Amino acid sequence: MPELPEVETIVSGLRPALVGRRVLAVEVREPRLRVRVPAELPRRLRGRRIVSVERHGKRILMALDDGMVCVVGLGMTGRLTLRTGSAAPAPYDCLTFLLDDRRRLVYSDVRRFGRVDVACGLDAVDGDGHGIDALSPRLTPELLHRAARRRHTAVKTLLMDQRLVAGLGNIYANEILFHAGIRPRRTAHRLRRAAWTAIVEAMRAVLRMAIARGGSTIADYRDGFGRFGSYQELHAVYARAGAPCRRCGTPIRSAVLAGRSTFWCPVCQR
DNA sequence: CGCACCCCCTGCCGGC
DNA sequence: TGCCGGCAGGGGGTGC
Repeated sequence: MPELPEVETIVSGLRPALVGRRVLAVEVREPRLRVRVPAELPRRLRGRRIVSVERHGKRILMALDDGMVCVVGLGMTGRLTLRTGSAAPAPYDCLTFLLDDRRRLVYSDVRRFGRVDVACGLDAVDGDGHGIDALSPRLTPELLHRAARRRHTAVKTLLMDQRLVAGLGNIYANEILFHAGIRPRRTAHRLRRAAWTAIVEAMRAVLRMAIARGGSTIADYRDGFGRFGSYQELHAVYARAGAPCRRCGTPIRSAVLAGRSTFWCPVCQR
């Protein structure tokens, strides 16, 4: 579910409420996520103060005052929300972080594809196989062009490879390629420099606009306070198969590529 | 190396 | 109305 814009919305919303707070306790009600919640996680976090809340790609990184980092990946249906008061746990609540201001940070996840982990510092998180964040200034057309030379794969598949670019999922890969005017199936290593420039420009524009709209709510997504996003109203191609292209009116086409639903305008994208 | 295909899991929607 | 197949924003594994 959540891609970079949704995770950014969650992180920027929660950051002011979390930084400086101490974790009094962690309750694990459901450890059976995609990767089982480590048994030692509660005692690793207990008593620690949260010193920063950052995002890398689709992952949420909460740094603690002893140098450890709590890493949260939301999978398809994960939510990280702040709750006030002493309401009973909801059906899909998996973990609850009790904070020193009596509020609770709750990780809930219907499908349990998410992941909550502890790592030894931000450096360890950075160097664990995830690539450059999609909104990093270090992500340049030159870098993508060079990386693509060795990759005999579709440009959309390349963009969704978290080892190269971190943060893009199926919605935004589709949307970015529409705005760049490039068909998803184009072979990555055959794209010219100008195409990569268009992709990087579209990436920044689409992600920034989506963040400004609080992300895309298709079904499950909510931000750190339970609010919807609205960027889905501006989707040009995602889930619009057969509908008229917003730019030229041609019906949007769809196909399955690398196992993911793929959408494009046959006229606007070449 | 790339990818088709399978899995993890639950909910929802459309078709019959 | 009710059941069933297909599909969903992610990610990881296998075998061809």
